[in-house]
Amino acid sequence: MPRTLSATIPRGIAIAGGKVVKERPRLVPVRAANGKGAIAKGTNGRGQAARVAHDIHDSVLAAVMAHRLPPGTKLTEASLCGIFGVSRTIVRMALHRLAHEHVVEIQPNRGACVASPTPRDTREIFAARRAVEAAILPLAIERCTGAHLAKLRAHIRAERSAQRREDRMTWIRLTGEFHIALARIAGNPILTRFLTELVTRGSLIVALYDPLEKVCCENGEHAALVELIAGKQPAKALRKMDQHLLAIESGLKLEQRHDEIDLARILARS
Amino acid sequence: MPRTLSATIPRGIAIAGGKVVKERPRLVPVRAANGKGAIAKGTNGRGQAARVAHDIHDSVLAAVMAHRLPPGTKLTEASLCGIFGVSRTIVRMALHRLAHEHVVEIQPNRGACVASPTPRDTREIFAARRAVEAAILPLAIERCTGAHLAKLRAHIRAERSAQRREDRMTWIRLTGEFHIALARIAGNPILTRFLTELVTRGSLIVALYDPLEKVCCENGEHAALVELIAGKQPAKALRKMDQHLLAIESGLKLEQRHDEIDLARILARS
DNA sequence: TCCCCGCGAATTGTGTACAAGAATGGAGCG
DNA sequence: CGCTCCATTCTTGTACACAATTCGCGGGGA
Repeated sequence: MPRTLSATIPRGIAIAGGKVVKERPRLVPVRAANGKGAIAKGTNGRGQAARVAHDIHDSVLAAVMAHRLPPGTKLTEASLCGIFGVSRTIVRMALHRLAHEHVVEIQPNRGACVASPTPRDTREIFAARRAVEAAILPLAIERCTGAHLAKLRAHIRAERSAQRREDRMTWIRLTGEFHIALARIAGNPILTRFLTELVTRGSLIVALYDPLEKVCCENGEHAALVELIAGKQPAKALRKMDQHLLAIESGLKLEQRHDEIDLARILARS
Repeated sequence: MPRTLSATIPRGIAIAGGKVVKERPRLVPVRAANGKGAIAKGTNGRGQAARVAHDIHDSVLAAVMAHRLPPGTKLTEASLCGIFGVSRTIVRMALHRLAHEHVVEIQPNRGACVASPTPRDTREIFAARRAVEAAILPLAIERCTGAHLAKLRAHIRAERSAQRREDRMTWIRLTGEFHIALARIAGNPILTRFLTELVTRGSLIVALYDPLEKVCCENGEHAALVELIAGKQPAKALRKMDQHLLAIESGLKLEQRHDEIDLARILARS
């Protein structure tokens, strides 16, 4: 029940001690944290940090989409500094960017948490998503080539494989990325960006309100959608997509949050 | 032909000397810039700056929407610091936020400029906008009350008034805000945010590619739309809206940019 | 005359110091 | 035993120092 940031975020980076922070008394100067004494090896020492900011952003995003970082998790600046070996300046940039995308919430003087969408947010997010997906689908059908179809089918095979392997994190990530792949085919980067935000927030919603995480993508709905796209049937595809999204939304238990359920159980038992 | 930031941004704030910067040798410490020696008068000295960051963001946004800041204008950190009396930290936050909304472009080591949408961007922005407006309109019709209608009609009167007064800046701002007002009525903050970004960028496009700035909103199209909304006719309203947006887009001269035209004339004359 | 190089100035990038606000824990009181 | 208040500590907010990069310009060479 990770309510605070643990070692789940970085992919290849291990936290120094093993546990987490708490060892270092204050905040170790960045220069002493990595191997060499200087910031980097080359003459540059710039752009480097900016790239790390990008890394932090992407790592947190990936962790959120794979449900490795549950909603409400506190993201302390200092811990991210330690993990990624940069100063708070860079961490704050990444955090602010995530806040702008509504993936984390920053409360003044209180720091950043992974966002916890409310039921109201949920309705709004799904309404917006139906609108954006509806705009994307005809464009995607129009522009979809054989190569695109092959990729989509491969994607669905990967989804099924992850599902069979019971690799939950991969599967959840792939189901989200399927929709983003469609947006890419449609070829409008703006709509793609909008949808990416909505899908990411949708992942947070599933983490909060769908304890069983069955979602509904498992029923081969993605596969059916791809066949309608292959057959160039926009009207049917649109209906299918709307139905698919409504199915996901109606499968949620908005009346009680996942984390509150767990808390209630623990308290009832003791 | 303001290619660099002048005193056009802040509404009530005057630049110290009269001209612009260039006088102060380096960058005056913020603490010494205002009346007292401290940052503010009260015990707080916090949240204050955060609010200023919000101000900077809004001021630049308003200036862009009213065509007081044309595309390509350089926004130097130091000049904004001087105007708003905060440190670069705060200015950078505002600038990054504007960059995230694609209102300014930040090039590494080169600073921030007001964005200059390309013809390709233009097509994408209008395509996305048609999609978002199409999603908003039925919702707006459904939720529109008498009070909403009154406000919309008052808005249109304000538009006409500005047009008659030839108050170009106000008129341009109002035509954009009409669409945002519709989005607010629809009641989905996410779609409102998406549309706000698209309308703002649309304003940049008009500044670049519509030298005469006739746009097409002047033909009473907004008024016709409001009457269709009042009559609860979603299908007709949707058709009208699509036609309205296509008219704006097709009225643009994408083949030649406003600023380049001027440059060409100057060169031809000399 | 034109191009290229290099130097100085201006501007942005990043780390860090210090200050202000929130969280935590414990003492004192009811 | 619980509640409140205060002090300590942790965390975030903001300004600023210094580094690095880019820009502008003048001088030298072809």
